[in-house]
Amino acid sequence: MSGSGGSAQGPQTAVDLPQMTPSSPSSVVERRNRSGIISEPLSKSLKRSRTLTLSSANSANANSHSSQAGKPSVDPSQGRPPAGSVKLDRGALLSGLLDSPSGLHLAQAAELLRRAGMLMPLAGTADTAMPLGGVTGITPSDLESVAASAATDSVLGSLSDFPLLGNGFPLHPGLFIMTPAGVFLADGTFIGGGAGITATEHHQQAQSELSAVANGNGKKKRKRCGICEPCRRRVNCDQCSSCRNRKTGHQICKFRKCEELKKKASGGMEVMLPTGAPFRWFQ
DNA sequence: ATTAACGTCGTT
DNA sequence: AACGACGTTAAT
Repeated sequence: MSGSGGSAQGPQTAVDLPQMTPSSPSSVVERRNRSGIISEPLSKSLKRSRTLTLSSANSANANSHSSQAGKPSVDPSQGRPPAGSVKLDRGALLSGLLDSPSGLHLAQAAELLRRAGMLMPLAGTADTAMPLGGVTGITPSDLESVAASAATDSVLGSLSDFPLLGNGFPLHPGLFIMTPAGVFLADGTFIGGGAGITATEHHQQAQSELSAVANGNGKKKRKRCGICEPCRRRVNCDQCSSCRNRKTGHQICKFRKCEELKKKASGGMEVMLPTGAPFRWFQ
C-alpha cells in the first residue's frame, strides 16, 4: 500500500514528527496502514504536534521536533536535540544513555524499567507535569510517541504493558532478559515490553525467531528493537529519501529506522533464551 | 498475493 | 559515506 496510502482509520493523533514543511490545512486526515504506521505529509501532524506540545508540554517536545523551525532538513540525527533548556537536557541525557555506543541491551532494560517507574528520572524532581497513567520519568520523546499512539494503540507507557506492576513489580533479584520480543525473567516468564504488541504476539514472534534460527544459517534478517525512539515513531515522514523512494528503495522512513539496525550487524555475544529466541548482548 | 522493510551492492 | 536500486525475507 505504498507507504503513503494507508487507509484512513481511527481518531489517532499523530504527534510524532520531526518538523518539516510549514503547516497545511486543518483537516486532519490520517492514513495508517495495517501495522498502524501513519503515513502522512508531515505538515499535518506537525501542526497538531505544535499545538499539542505548546499547550500542554510546553517546549518539552523540542527534543525531536523543535529548533530549525519549519526547515525541512532531513536529518535522521535530529532526534538529538541541541543543548537547550533543562528539560531538553534531561531528555537528551536519557536519550544519550539509551543510545550508548556500546549498544548494550542494558539500555533497553533500563528504558523499560524506567517507563515502568522503576528508575528515578535522572534529574529527580520538579517534573510532575506529565502523569501519564501514573508512569513517571517520561521523557519528552516518550511523550511524543506515547501521545501519538495514545488514542488507539496505547503502545507504551500504559500499565497494561507491565501486568505485574499493579501489585508491585516483582523486583526479581535474578535476570531480566531482553529480547526483541520483550522482557523475560530468567525462568522464561514473560514480563512485557516490546514494540507495541501483545503478549500473544510476543510469543509468536519468539516462536518464529526460534524456527528461523533453527533452520537458518544464523543469517536472519534482523528486526527492529521496537523501543528506540525511531522504532516508537509511528509516522512516515513522507519526505525523506526513503519515503520518497519507497517504491524502488524498499527502505523504511529514515526517521523510523531502528537505531539498532543502523549499527553494523556484527556477531556479538548471543544467548539462547528459554523461549528459544536469541538475545544479543552486544551489537 | 501484497506489503513492509533488511541486506547488499553499485554509483556518486 | 551516503544514496539508490534490487533481491529477498517476513508478515498479513
